[in-house]
Amino acid sequence: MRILLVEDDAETAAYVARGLEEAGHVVDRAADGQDGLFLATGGGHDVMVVDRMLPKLDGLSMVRAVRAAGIATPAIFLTARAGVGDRVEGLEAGGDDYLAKPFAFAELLARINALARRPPLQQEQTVLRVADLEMDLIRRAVTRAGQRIDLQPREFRLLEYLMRREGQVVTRTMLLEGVWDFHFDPKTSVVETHISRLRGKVDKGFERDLIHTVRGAGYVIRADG
Amino acid sequence: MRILLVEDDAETAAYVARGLEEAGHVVDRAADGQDGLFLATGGGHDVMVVDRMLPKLDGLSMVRAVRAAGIATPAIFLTARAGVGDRVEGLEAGGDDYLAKPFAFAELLARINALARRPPLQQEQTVLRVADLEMDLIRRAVTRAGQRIDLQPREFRLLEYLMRREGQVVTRTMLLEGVWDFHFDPKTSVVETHISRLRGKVDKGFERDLIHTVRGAGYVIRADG
DNA sequence: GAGGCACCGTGAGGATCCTGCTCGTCGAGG
DNA sequence: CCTCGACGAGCAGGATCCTCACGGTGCCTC
Repeated sequence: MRILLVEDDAETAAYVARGLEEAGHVVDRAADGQDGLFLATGGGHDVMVVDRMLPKLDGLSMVRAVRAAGIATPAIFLTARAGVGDRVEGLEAGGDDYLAKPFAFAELLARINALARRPPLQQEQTVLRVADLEMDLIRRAVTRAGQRIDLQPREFRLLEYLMRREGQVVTRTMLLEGVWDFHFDPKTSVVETHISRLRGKVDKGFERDLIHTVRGAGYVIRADG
Repeated sequence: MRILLVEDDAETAAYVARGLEEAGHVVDRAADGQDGLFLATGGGHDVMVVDRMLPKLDGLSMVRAVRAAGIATPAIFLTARAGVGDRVEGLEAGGDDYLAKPFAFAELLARINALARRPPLQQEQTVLRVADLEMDLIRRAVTRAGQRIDLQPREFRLLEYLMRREGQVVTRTMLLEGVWDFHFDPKTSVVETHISRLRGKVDKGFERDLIHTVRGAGYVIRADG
């Protein structure tokens, strides 16, 4: 695993880097926020571990900038303080986890593994693929088995949402938030309706269905039966 | 995870409750501060989500009272206003986090998880395993010997409950509480019925049974014979 | 600005699936 | 051998989901 470590204190940095390397990871290091940002935007890291107090550009701003650049690499903050306010700030800036110094190295490792293990939101990808179904995000085109499928905007967003989470059950609530931007229950069958329409275009007439409903939970898109 | 939701607006409450349930949590609801306080002091919740504006007893006072009663359950406030002053007040009253309406449901979930972060051991466990039986909690998928097994919601919860207590005898009463939310004896064989169905899917056709009956006591899931 | 069209949300009706209950049978333990 | 608990098949009520037709809205064209 490739890890970006941004930490100004040389001693801490050496300690953490060594531990991570012993655990079999590749570690890139930066001593301030600016370098960190530069390396992070280069991409290719599975996780970044970022000190909050950094010269030139503090950790919070750095992660914000990285996110703004469209990089989704999970981030863990290291910090001296870990009050509620700090945590919230960190989460809002796009951080994924939080660790107060001093910390047990084992805990850092555990969190890194936890973050890296989670569903790789096929980010930065211009083509999503599930079985013989393809979605080209740039051309806004969808094909199944090479055959073109015309989708309405909402249908497109819905399918995209599903495909980005292949194999994962997606709840109605997640869909309402992610596809409709509803933050309340519309109490109608919007979701069902659109799933139905989507099925009509994506699954109907093909050998095996890709969109499956999980009763009481939501929907999944999945290649196998 | 067991969550206490205290919210007077029926619509919001329904929406949040549903979302949480979809995410696999058990939700207790209260419509005003008084009921909320009552339920909270009963204990047993991992997190409480509390509206600030509530009939009878506002959210702030409620959490203060809960804390005074010696209950440490983490609290998240929901609020229309979220100025700095309000935040400080909330934190001082013993709240742990703050969320301004309207909020993204995903955020609420993230914060709940962050707050409830239990002792690091069972944290982030997304795959349960007993012998060659695997349950992926995120994908809501179960496999045995690599072969997919489809489970109904209730069956899923039942199996999850058993697997989380591998090797431990689970009584009928525990199951009724933990899986069915029954706090009384239905005097029927619901449990037996579902165990039977579960066996049909999980054990039938495989070399060795995993689910064992302990006569007069309950059931265990266990790898060895 | 009128007319037409595409897209989307609504709601009803019906199909499907889940689940808890009953009941006859089985088998272990006393 | 008797009793009690456990098992599993079958059933019906109810929850959930699917589909369809309709109408509203906003955009484009003329």
